[in-house]
Amino acid sequence: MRYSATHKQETRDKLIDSSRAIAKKGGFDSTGVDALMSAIGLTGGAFYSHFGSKGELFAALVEREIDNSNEMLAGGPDSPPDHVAKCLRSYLSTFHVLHPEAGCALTTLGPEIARSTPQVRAKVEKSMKKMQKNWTERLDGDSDKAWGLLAQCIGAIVMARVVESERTRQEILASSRRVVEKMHRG
Amino acid sequence: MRYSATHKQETRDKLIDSSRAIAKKGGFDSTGVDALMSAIGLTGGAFYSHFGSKGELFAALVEREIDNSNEMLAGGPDSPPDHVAKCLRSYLSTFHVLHPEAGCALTTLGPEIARSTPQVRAKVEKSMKKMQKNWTERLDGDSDKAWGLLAQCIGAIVMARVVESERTRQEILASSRRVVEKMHRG
DNA sequence: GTCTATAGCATGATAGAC
DNA sequence: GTCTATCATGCTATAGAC
Repeated sequence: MRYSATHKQETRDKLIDSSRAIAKKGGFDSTGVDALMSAIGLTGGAFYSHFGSKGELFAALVEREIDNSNEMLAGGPDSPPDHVAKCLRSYLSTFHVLHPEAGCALTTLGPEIARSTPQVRAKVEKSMKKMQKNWTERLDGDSDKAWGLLAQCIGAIVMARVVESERTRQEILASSRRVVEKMHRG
Repeated sequence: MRYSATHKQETRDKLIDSSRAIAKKGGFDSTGVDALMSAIGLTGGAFYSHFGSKGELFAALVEREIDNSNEMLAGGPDSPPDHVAKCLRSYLSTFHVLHPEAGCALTTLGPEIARSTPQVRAKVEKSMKKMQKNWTERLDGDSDKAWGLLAQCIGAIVMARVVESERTRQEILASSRRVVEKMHRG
């Protein structure tokens, strides 16, 4: 064959990673297969050598997205004691608000995931519960606080992105940072 | 003319209200003009007697959506002292999670609003600031708490909708209710 | 104001050449 | 595995009859 043994897997990986960013920035439904493929230098026809349908890509994309989030937010056993605090700060950053393509999928694809298949939602749920349990341990067993901090962060980013002025954006972020700090300590 | 003087305004109103629910349930971009019109018993061609483009409907729809939210959440001067507490409870309800078409637009159209025009975002911002100021007054001037409660609520609904099991949905809602109660009092 | 018909384009998906 | 070509359908928007 004209292609190396690992070529297919590499192309698939590139497609998923590229599509993750594109979907988070412009929406998944709103983006065509041609656009997703041309973003990695291929044409639309080649898509179906990798996925049976556009929906299958969405499932793969969300799965990688949550794996990535878990890695970033849950952290390993060697994480510093202020791991949660560091996560909260970087999550509630201006950079995160201005770069949805590099950020948390729940703030951009949340509604599309909610409309997706039970299989997709089941994987998201599993990942979120893992996240929440990990944080609960780091928060002296306070499971409400773990869910609460996650909700606080997600809501703040959604709000900060729907407003127009930079001033209000910063106001929302600053308030939310103070609120999570208070929640985190109290 | 064959139509009454108020007919156009009535049709426009019906279209906006019908489209609000449809967009919140299935997404605005994902829904065609034909579907929006046939939902009120008309054909697609008639759409352009009311709006110059699909985007103009989105702007009108979001504007009514935020007017509605302000009316529900801000309340008037004759609202009871536990107005905020009542709002939080009804917002963080199972009904809200299961009926996006009747709920808060930020939890469903947030990402689409974020990608929309500056004009749309400016109106959303104005409405949110009004909301937040109103709640700040009801919360003894604590503006952080007002922003924080809003973020907490929005994030909790988004999270509750992306999970599959009813158990986890209830767990998220219950935790969030306890968190906002603690925030509200503390 | 609403209808049907249609332009013009984009979409998701398939077929066959290489 | 990727290409081009294509099918069938969907879309936004317009034109003209009523």
